[in-house]
Amino acid sequence: MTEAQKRPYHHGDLRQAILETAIAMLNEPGGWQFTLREVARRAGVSHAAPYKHFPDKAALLNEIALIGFDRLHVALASARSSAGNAAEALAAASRAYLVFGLGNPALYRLMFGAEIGNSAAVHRDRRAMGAFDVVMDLLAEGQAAGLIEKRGVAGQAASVWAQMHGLTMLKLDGMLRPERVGEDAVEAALASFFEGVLV
Amino acid sequence: MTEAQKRPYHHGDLRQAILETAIAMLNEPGGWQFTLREVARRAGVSHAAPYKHFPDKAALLNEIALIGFDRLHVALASARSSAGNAAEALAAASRAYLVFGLGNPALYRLMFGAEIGNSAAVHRDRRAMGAFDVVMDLLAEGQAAGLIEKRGVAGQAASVWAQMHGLTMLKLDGMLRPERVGEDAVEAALASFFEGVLV
DNA sequence: GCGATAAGTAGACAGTGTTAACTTCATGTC
DNA sequence: GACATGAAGTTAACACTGTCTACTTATCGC
Repeated sequence: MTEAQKRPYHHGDLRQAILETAIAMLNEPGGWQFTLREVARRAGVSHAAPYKHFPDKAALLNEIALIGFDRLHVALASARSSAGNAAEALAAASRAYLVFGLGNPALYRLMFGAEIGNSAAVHRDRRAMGAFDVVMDLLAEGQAAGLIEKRGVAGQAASVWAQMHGLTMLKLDGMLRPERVGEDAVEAALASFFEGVLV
Repeated sequence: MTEAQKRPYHHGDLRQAILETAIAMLNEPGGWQFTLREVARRAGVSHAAPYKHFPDKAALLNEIALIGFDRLHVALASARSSAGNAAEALAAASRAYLVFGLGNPALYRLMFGAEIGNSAAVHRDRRAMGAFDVVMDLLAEGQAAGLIEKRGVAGQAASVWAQMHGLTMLKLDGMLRPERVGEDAVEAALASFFEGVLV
């Protein structure tokens, strides 16, 4: 008598179970290329049941990506609120960004994977911009306080975000090879970058 | 009498035809998620013929990614050779990088897509590092000539690469939204970044 | 209890990657 | 020219996947 046989006909919260199962499966080889059938199997339902909650696999992946953006935003907002001045907060938020990305490789890749699901819709969603807004705010604050080089905030914010995103992706992809850029490439790059940003 | 019927039994250069067909198909919706069967169909051979030249789809994608890195390297080396001093060359190479990435979205994504093919092997390949080597050289030159801020070359190179890569990916993914970062976010970010790098 | 509807099941279908047996052909040797 | 060999390509089969539809189960409101 397996668990599946003991479950009542209705799961009770299948949508949530599918999300959690899929998020967990992201960390297995193949990442987001898990099959919907395996998600259903593990959630203890028939292979077509997920279609009751998500119109297709892309929709499931989109929702997971947005959950990822929510979490990234929370991580940055949290780092910000426990830091000192704007420059310190920016540094803390940057580290939080890297910690999040490097600590959740598969989720991070899904969030930024352009050919995954309907990424255009994801990237238009307000939830995808929360983390970036934190960066924008900190830069504006830091400039006003004379702690950060005075440059166009928009361009500077894009540059900061590009730096975080680029470092995360290059590190995750194994392209920052120790024999070329040393053992602590991310830290060294961050230090180098902020030498050009902080006053 | 179709072209397929007029072709001799042996294609003559099927491996190349498959590569070219697949690279062309990269630019269609779905990018690298094209089917091997469609590649074969367009190349005018049976669906299983590609297996004579590539053990599986991943191997084909890997080879295409490496071709992409070759091209990126050529673009940077070319920009470098027609620029002036090291600082100018770095700026030119950076623009060449962005032009390449933004001009070949699907190829660029394949090059850096960690869950595509056997990306670990691709990223260990010497061919994946040619462009980065150009950046390293230019930074060392620029620092020696007093044109670029003196910082650890390894960290600085990682930072430059992260900036280029991050900007390319964020732009390609539609995340540098004009209403947030202006119409010329890439240019503005690049200017901001280099203000912190050039003397 | 009944009707409506949401949630889940079972089966079908088309398409895909891959494999193996078979076929075609080119090349080298005698 | 005949023959053997091996590479290149074909055909058919298989397992798997995403998706759809008809059917079943169960819940809720009247």
